[in-house]
Amino acid sequence: MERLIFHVDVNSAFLSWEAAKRVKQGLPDLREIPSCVGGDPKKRTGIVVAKSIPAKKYGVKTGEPVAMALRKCPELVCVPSDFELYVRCSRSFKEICASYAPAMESFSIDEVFLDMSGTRLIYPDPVATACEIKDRIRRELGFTVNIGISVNKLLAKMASDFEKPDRVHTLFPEEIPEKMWPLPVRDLLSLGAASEKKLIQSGIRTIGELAHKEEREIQRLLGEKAGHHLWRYANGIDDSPVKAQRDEAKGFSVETTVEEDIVTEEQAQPILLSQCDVVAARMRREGKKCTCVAVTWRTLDFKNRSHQCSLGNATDVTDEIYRHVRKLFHESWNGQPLRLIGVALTGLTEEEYTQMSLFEDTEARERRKKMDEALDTIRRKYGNDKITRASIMNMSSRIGRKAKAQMNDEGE
DNA sequence: CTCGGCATCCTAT
DNA sequence: CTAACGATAGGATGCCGAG
Repeated sequence: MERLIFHVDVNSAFLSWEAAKRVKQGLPDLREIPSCVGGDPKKRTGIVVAKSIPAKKYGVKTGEPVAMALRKCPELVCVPSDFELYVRCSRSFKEICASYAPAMESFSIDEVFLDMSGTRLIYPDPVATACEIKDRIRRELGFTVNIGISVNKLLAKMASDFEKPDRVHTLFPEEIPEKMWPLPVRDLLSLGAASEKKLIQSGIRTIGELAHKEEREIQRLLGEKAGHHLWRYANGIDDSPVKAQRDEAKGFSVETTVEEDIVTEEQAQPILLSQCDVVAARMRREGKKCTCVAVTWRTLDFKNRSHQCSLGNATDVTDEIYRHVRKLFHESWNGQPLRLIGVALTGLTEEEYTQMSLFEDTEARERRKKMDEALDTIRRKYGNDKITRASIMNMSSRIGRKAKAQMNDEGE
C-alpha cells in the first residue's frame, strides 16, 4: 500500500512567532528586516537561535554567537526568546494540522508529520490540500509554513526544505533524480558534519553519488548502521511509520553554561544540587525512577567529559541523586576551569516498588520523599522558578542562569 | 564469544 | 589565524572486564 505523507515545518519558527506577535501589536515585521532571536551577546550563551531571511543574506547563521552575527550585519535586530509564546504557537498550529489528518506525529516544537494515506476521497488533490492547510495557518495565526509531500517521512521532510517560505513542494520517487540527487550530501537528513567530511574525502559530494555507490562501501565509510540508513535515505527508501503517540522518555538531563568559570568544587555543588532538583522533579512528574546518574561538563577549550554510575536501586529522590552526583564530580574532575556543567538521569524504570537496603534509614528516606513531593506540588502551582532550596538560595548569586522550566509539555 | 557498563561521538531541533 | 561560544534528547561505537 503506497502511503501519502505530509511534513509541515514552520518557517524560521521562533522568529516567525516573535514577528507575528509584534505585528499584532502594531510593531514592525521582523521578517522583513535583518533580525534574529538569540541570547544576550554580552553573555557567552548569546547565540543565534533563529534568523530572518534578510539576516541570512548577510551570512548570519543559526548557532553562531550573536556578537559575530552583529559584525556581519551591524543593523541586525536581536530579540530575546519567549518560550511560553512558542509553546502556545506550537499548540495552535498543530491543532490546525491535526484537523486534516487521520494521524499526526509531533516531531518537534515546530514540525509535524501527517499521514494522509487513504484520504483520496475526501482530499483528491494532495497539493491543493497542503495549500489549504498552509493558507489557513497563515490567515488564522499570522505565520507561514512549508509543506513537503511524498510517500514517506524522509522524502516529505526533504521536500519541505526546498524553497522557503510559504511553499508546498512534492518529492515523489520519480522526482528524486531531478530534485534530490543533485543536492550536496550534507542536505540529507541525519547526515552531519562528520559524515560529510568522510564522504567528501572519498569523492562523494552529492546525494546522487551517494545513492549510486554500493551500500557496503558506504557502511565501510560511515559505520554499519549509519551507512545502511544513509544509503537507503539517498535512494529515497524509508519505512518508518508516522507515530501518533509520543515515545516514553529514555532520560532527563539539564546542563547550564555558567557566567563565571567554575574553579572550585564549592562553586559547583550548589549548581549541581539545583540541577538535581530540577531534573528529578521532571522525572517524578512522569512517574519514573532512574538507575543511572551522570555528571557532564565542558572545559574552556570546549572539550566535554562525563562520568556516570549505575545504582543498585532505582530512585527519584533528589538528595539521593545529588549524593551520587557530588561523588561522581569529586571523583572525576581534575580542577580545570569549567564553562558548563550538567546532570543526566537515565536507565528509567516505572516500578512502583523498589527494594531498600536493610541498612538504609528508611525513615529518613521517607521524609526526603515527602519533602520532594511537597516541593513538586508547589512547583506545579507556581512554576519551577518560584521555589528554591535554602542551600541554593544562599548561593544563587553565583549561578549563571536559573535553570528554566523546560519544554516538557511540548508535543503532547 | 556475548553482554553490560561506560565514555565519547554524532545528529537533530 | 584557528574553532567555537545552547539545551535537550537519542542512537551508535569502541573499549573493557565478567562470565
